[in-house]
Amino acid sequence: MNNAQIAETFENIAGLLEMKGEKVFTIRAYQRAARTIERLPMELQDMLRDEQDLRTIPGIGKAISEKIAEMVETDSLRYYDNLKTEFPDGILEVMQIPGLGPKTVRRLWQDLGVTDIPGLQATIDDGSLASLPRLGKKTAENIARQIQFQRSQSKRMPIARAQPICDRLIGSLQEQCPSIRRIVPGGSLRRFEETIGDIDLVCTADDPSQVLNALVAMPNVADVIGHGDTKASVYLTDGIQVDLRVVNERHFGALLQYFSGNLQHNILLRDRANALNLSLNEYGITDRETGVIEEFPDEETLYNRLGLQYIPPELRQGVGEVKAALENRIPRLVEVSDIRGDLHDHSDWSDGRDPMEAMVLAVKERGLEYLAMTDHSVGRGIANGLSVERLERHMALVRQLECDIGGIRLLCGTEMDIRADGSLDYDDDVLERLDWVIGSIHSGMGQDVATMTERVIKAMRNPHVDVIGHLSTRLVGERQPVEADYEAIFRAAAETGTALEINASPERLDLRDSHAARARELGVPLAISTDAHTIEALNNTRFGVGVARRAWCEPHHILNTLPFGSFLEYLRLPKSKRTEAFARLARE
DNA sequence: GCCGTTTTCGGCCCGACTGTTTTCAGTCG
Repeated sequence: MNNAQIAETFENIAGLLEMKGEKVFTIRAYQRAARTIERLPMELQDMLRDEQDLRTIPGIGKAISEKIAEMVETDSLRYYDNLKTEFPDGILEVMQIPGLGPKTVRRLWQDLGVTDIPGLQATIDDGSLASLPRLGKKTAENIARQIQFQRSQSKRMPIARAQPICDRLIGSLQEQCPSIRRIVPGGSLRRFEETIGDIDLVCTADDPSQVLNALVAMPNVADVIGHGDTKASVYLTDGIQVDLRVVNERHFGALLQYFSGNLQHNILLRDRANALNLSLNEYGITDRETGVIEEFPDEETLYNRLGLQYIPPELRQGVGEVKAALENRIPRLVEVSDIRGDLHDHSDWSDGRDPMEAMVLAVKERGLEYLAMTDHSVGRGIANGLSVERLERHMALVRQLECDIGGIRLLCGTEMDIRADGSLDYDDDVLERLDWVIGSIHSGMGQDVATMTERVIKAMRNPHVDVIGHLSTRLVGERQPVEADYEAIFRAAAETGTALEINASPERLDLRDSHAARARELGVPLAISTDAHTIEALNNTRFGVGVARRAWCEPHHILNTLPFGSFLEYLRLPKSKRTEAFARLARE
C-alpha cells in the first residue's frame, strides 16, 4: 500500500470518527498524520522494509505506526473495516459538501435516512430537511446550491493557474477601491504550494466595507458564501473560492501571518505563545496576565516577539520549522537574485517559439551571466529534435552568438532523450563535444519501478550526462509522476556526480519540494532551470526558486548560483569528483 | 492519538460568519 492510499485511509477514519463524536484531538491526530504522510519524500513501505522507526516522523506515534504496519503487511486495516460497518457507504461524500459538517450529517442520516448525495437532494426537494430543528429553508437552499457547485467545481488547481487569477483580482480591487493600503495573497499561494485550494487575500484599508462590497459585486462572482464586516468569501464563475480579509493597517503583521498558515504551523505558533503565557490571534499578541494587546505592523517583529527567527512563508509547513526557528536554525534560503544562469532553454530550432538570438538577448536583459541552449535531441521527432548534423550547426550558432552579442556566456547543450532501455539518443563522441547535457525521459513513462529506476541510473552512469531533467515527468494536476525508487536514484546521483534539475515550469515543478529536500540532504547539486520554450517563460525562475525554498535550499545547494568561472571549473572535473567539488565551490 | 527546557499525564489555537435563534451551535479556515 502506498503513501497516498494510507493517507486517504487516515483521512477517512478521521471523517468517520467525527461523525461518531469521538474526541476532537483524536480526530485531529489522524488528520495530521494523513497530511504528513501525503507529503513524505519516501514511501512508508520502503521505510518499514529498511526497519526504520516510523515514530520519528512528527505526528506518528504508537497507534498510528502500528496501523501503518498492518496496512503495508496485509493491504487492509481491521480497525478501519470495523469502523466502516457502523456507517453507510456514501456518507463521507455527503460530508464533503461545504456547510455540512459531522453533526448535521449524522442527524440527516439518523433522522431522515440520508446515506448519499441523491438521498440528500431528495430531503431538500420534499422539504423534510428544512423541517429539522435548527435547520430551515435558507439552509436547504444553500445545501442545494452546494450540490450543484460540487458537480461543476474543480479540485485544487495548479499554482500556474491560480497565480494569474490572483494577480488580476488584486489589480481589479485596487482599481476600484482607493481606500486600499495594502493587498497581498496569503495562504497556499504565498507558501508556493504546487496546488492551490482557494485564493486568500489579505488587505488593509481605511474603509473595509468598500473593499468587501467590491469583491462580492464583481462580475465574475458566481456566488457569495459569506459577507461580514471584516471578511467575505465568494465563488468565482470558474469554481474558484476567494477569501478576503480586511483589517486596520496596524494589525497587518498579525493578520498576514494568520492568513498565510498553514494550519499546523499556526497551531505550533500558538502553542509557542501559550508557553510564554501569551495568546496569539489575527489582531496581535495578548498578554494573558495583563490583557494588554501588542500589535505588529509586520510579521518579522511578531515572530521575534515569540522568541523565534523569522520563518519565510515557504517553510511554514508545520513540520519542524518552529523548532528550528527557536534554535536559530532557519537558513538564508536561495532567492531569485542568487540565480546566475539558466541551464535549460529551447529555441525554434526544436519546439521553442522564439529564435535563439531572441532568447539569448532576453536572458541577458534579465541580468543572467550564462545560458545553456538545450534544444531537443533527434529522438524527439515530434519536437523537431536535432539530428547530429543539425546539432553541429546549432553549436556553431551558439558560439557565433556568444561572440556577436557579448556580455553573456553561452553553453552548447542538449536536452537528450533517455530511451526506454536506458540508452541515449546521441553517441558518446557527440556528447563529449557538448558543454552541458541534460538527460530526460519523454516516453515509456508507464514502466515498472525496477525498469524505470534502472533506466535512469544507467543514464546517470554515462560520463557525459551532467544533469537529469524533470525527473518524475509529472504535470501538476494532469499527469502522475513515473513510478521509480527515487531514494535509489538520489543516491546514484550523488555517487555518479550527476546533478538533478528543479524544473521551474509551473506545470511541472519537478523535482517536487520533498524530493528536492531529500536530494539536497544527500549532497546532490540541484539546478533550477526554466525549461523555457518562449521568452515569457524565462520569468518562471521564481516558481523553481519557490520549490527550492520549500526544500530548505540555500544558495550553496544550487548549481546555477555559481559564478560562471566556478561553474566551468565544476564542468571540467570528471563526474566522479563533482559532488565533492561542488560542496567546496559553492561555499567559496 | 500525540507529546514533553513545565509534564510519561494532562494538556491540545482562535475567531468570523450564518442561520436559527432570541443566546448560540455548527462550520470553516
